[in-house]
Amino acid sequence: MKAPRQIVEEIVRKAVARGIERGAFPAAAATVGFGVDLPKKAEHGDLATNAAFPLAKLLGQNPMEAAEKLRALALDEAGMDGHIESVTVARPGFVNFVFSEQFRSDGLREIFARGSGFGRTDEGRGARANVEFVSANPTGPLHVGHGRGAVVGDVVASVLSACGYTVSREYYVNDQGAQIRNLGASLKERIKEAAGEPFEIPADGYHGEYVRELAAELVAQKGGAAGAMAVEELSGWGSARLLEAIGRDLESFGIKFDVWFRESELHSRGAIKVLVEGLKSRGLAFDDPTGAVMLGAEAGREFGDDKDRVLVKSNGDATYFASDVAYHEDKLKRGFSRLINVWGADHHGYIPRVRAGIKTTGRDPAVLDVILVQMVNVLRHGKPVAMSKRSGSFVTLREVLSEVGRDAARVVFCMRRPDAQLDFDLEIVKRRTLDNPVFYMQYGHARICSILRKAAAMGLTPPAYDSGLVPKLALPEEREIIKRLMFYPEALLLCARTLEPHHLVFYINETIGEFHGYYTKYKNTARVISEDTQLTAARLMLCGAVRTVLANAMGVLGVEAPERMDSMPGDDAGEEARDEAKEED
RNA sequence: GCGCCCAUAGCUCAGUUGGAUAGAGCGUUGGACUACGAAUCCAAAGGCCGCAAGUUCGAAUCUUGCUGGGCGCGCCA
Repeated sequence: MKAPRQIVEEIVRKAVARGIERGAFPAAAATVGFGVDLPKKAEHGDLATNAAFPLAKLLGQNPMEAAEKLRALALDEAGMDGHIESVTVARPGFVNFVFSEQFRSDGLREIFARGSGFGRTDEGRGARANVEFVSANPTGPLHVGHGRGAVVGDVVASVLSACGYTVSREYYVNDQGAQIRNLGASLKERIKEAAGEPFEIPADGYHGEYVRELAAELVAQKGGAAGAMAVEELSGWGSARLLEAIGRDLESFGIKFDVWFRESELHSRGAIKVLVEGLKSRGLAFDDPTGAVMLGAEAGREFGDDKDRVLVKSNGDATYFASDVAYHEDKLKRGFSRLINVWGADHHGYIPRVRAGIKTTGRDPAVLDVILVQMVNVLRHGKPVAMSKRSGSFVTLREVLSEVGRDAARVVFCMRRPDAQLDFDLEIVKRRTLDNPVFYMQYGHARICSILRKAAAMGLTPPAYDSGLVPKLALPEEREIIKRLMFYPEALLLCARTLEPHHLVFYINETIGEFHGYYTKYKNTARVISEDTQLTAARLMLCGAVRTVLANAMGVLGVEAPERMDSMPGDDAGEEARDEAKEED
């Protein structure tokens, strides 16, 4: 079945074409742009088009006249389609469409027929998309900011997958370079400390407590031999340990990468050398008097970057920029036609450079989309939680996960536009309000499951599609809910097109909200399970459909859709005391 | 100084390609459980969509300027 909006779009387009044929509209009407929108008010129908406004302009008539012509033509087309019940005109010139029972029937049939596959589309036509996210340096544990990027990347990947892309989740590991050396040097000092020797963490080193713990672990393992290890060796050992920890954190967050791509691989393969030499031979890069190799400013000019950029430092090390260009080239060589990177918003100035870099390798920079994720403010009772009381102290992802749980954290991290700052109040997220939509949606799903359980216990047949039952779903709320379910695929497509997962969270909340309202309104007058077996079967069918869509959508978010919720969070008295204690620092 | 992002209800935020009387949650006030889950629902109050021009049948949405916030402009990542 076609998407609801598509149904109306096609009817309008055909109506316009027919109108041209019959001389009602000028030929230019064929190319007129129009919208199909969800009206805000129920009396304006299910979907509306503004097509009469541009048509009126072409005709030199007022919009109401053009709308009337369009209505008559659209009515004929709608009659052939069968999914539209009525077409009306409303001032100042909107043409409003109301869906038919057949629309609802076909929709429900599709939900039951496709089950967990309902909502998937083939917009991507199997195109290969690479979603690179997190990619934090293995020099420390993940913090909340990484957590947000992790969820946004993971959900975008799931959304694209549901929209027909072949998706690969990738983590780029900067396992080489100055930062890794700094880690090794810091570790070296902590080992001295553990041995009771004088020590000094380098100024640009890592001061966090975790380095001390790593040192202790190494000393416990190797004893005195730890002190003899070279910085390079310590760098390798430490970053490997930290990368394992990062992997564990992500896994407990429900995130699994297909590829862990190591920067060192690019070096050992000689890819960076080849890249730099190639750029030099084509005159795009040049040797600087100081011994560095620069990418000429011309390369970046069309992207808004007008400075020479360093590829190889005068000490001979390649910059991250050089390896990033080689890395993106590598991704494209592996056959991806879309590259999606999730970055912290503070890296936005880097985008023109990377686009320029892609261009210099002879590829189309338009294949790259960057999702900029803004920072997360961690709060408790509205007050900021200290993020850097002393150097190296921050709220780790692991801490947040253990406090609020995986599902809540996932929803909070992707419930806002990625480029908007996010306040993450640990207390609010433990509450059960719409500020914490995970409980709202999970409760809704569990509630529906509870109804279905009760029906099953009474020996009723489980929800199933039956076209003969559709007319029984005659309440306005029931029709509205079915219509809304039919918009689920479009909600996914919107997320895919904008690379913004938050639309899905809103879709879920609005859908379950509508069900909650329906449930409560009729709980004493028109319950799902009643004496009327036909009506009961029809309403169970509706519940089953809502449940399927909710479960599918929550699956894309990576959030559990529980069949029951037995425990009541937030009621535990010990919690208050612990919060008070934490506030002291 | 140059560039990017942001500004919508008391608070946190939605608002699709420009559409009809700008929405939701929280908070406030007042209501709804003898029945399938009240972790829910209903209602009220609450708005110069930062300011000012422009574009047009129509602007929260597009253009320009201004104000106020965040970020970037390293041989850092």
